[in-house]
Amino acid sequence: MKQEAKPATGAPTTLWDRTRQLASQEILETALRLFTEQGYDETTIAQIAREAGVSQRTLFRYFGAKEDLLGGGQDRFGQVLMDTISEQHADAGVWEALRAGVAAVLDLHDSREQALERFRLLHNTASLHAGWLEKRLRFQENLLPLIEARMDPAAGNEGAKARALIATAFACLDAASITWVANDGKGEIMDLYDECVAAVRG
Amino acid sequence: MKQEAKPATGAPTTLWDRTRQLASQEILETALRLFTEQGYDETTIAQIAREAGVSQRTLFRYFGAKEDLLGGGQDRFGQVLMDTISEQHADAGVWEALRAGVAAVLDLHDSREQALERFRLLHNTASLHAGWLEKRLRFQENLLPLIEARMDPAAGNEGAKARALIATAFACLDAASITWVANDGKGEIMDLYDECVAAVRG
DNA sequence: ATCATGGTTGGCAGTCACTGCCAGGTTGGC
DNA sequence: GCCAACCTGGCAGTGACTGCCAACCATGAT
Repeated sequence: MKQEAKPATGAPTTLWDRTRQLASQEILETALRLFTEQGYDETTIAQIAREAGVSQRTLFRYFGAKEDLLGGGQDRFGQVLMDTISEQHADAGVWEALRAGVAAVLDLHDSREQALERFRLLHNTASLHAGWLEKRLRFQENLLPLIEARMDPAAGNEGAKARALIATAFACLDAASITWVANDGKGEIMDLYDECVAAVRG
Repeated sequence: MKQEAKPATGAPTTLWDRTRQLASQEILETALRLFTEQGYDETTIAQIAREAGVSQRTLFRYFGAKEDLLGGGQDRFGQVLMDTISEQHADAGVWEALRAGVAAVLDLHDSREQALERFRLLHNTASLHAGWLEKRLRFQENLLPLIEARMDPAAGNEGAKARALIATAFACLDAASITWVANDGKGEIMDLYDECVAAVRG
């Protein structure tokens, strides 16, 4: 997964940028390690900052909130989702477009193991899960016009229906990833996703 | 909505219970008032406690968390959902059962205005929304066996599919309530819900 | 090489939600 | 009236998060 090198590397990379990059990565890795070792709620910001060698203040400047420490590319996530869906053929159905978006997002993980670890953490920590869902709401809102444009404009309440469709896609992704984690990463998430979508639309 | 008096009132009502009831109601009303007046995030626990005439400590004993101050019957909500769904005829389909549950839950609000106010607050306050979603995750988990039992056991992955169906129902409720709030309470939420479900299953 | 500059960092104090603990006071059964 | 069960308020403490300020340092101009 993710064979692409970051294209921004070609841009005028100042030393500051590189330092930032380094620090950011260090923090992220430390956080993920501690989270998996001792759990999310049991890991304090102070501990992460200490072990990553930065101050709490700096940590909060890099990542605005504790939950941002999971899922490193929090904004990249939303961006990829948007881009992928808007790139779909105009005559592709709503479900195909959403499926493509989900697939692209899943592809963002560095490895199968990392994906499994993140999902495991996510689904086992209520507070984290809630925060994640909240972030997803923002994505859903952004996606709204994209999906609405692909819907049959005949009947009314496109807004509500588009929202429902988007949220349903995410719901299926959730169900799929939970099951995937429960099976310790056996099989493909996308297969589970497809099964879920089929069950809902059945 | 909610014509039923609480059946527990007949039980041996001690003075303590009555006092508790009173205090609880006072806190709840104060909280809802302040929330709507100045917003959820702008209202502190200290302020609610002060205006309700109790200590912070007591407030937290009544309601474990700030978000519990919205949606008075936080646990009643889940209970009603479970009860209603399990009361459905055994041969009722999954969608009918879920629909009955959603309808019952919506019926819990004291009035249309209260429902509108709560939904408005909920959808306009990110932090609140997150907490609400977290609570909902627990309901979904509780519902799982109930829904699983009503599904076709032929194919595999009932767990994933049941989860997807439940989450989809909630997603439709969300989409419906958001639209309802956006329309200032015009029309019926259940009609919107039905439209959303139809769009998803279409 | 030097210096001004602007982005960067760390520490400190403070806010807010929330919890454990302890000292009262009130209620209910006897 | 008395004791036990229960409730309340206050206090101190934790943990996430923010604003503020002084020190810092890569960078570009001189």
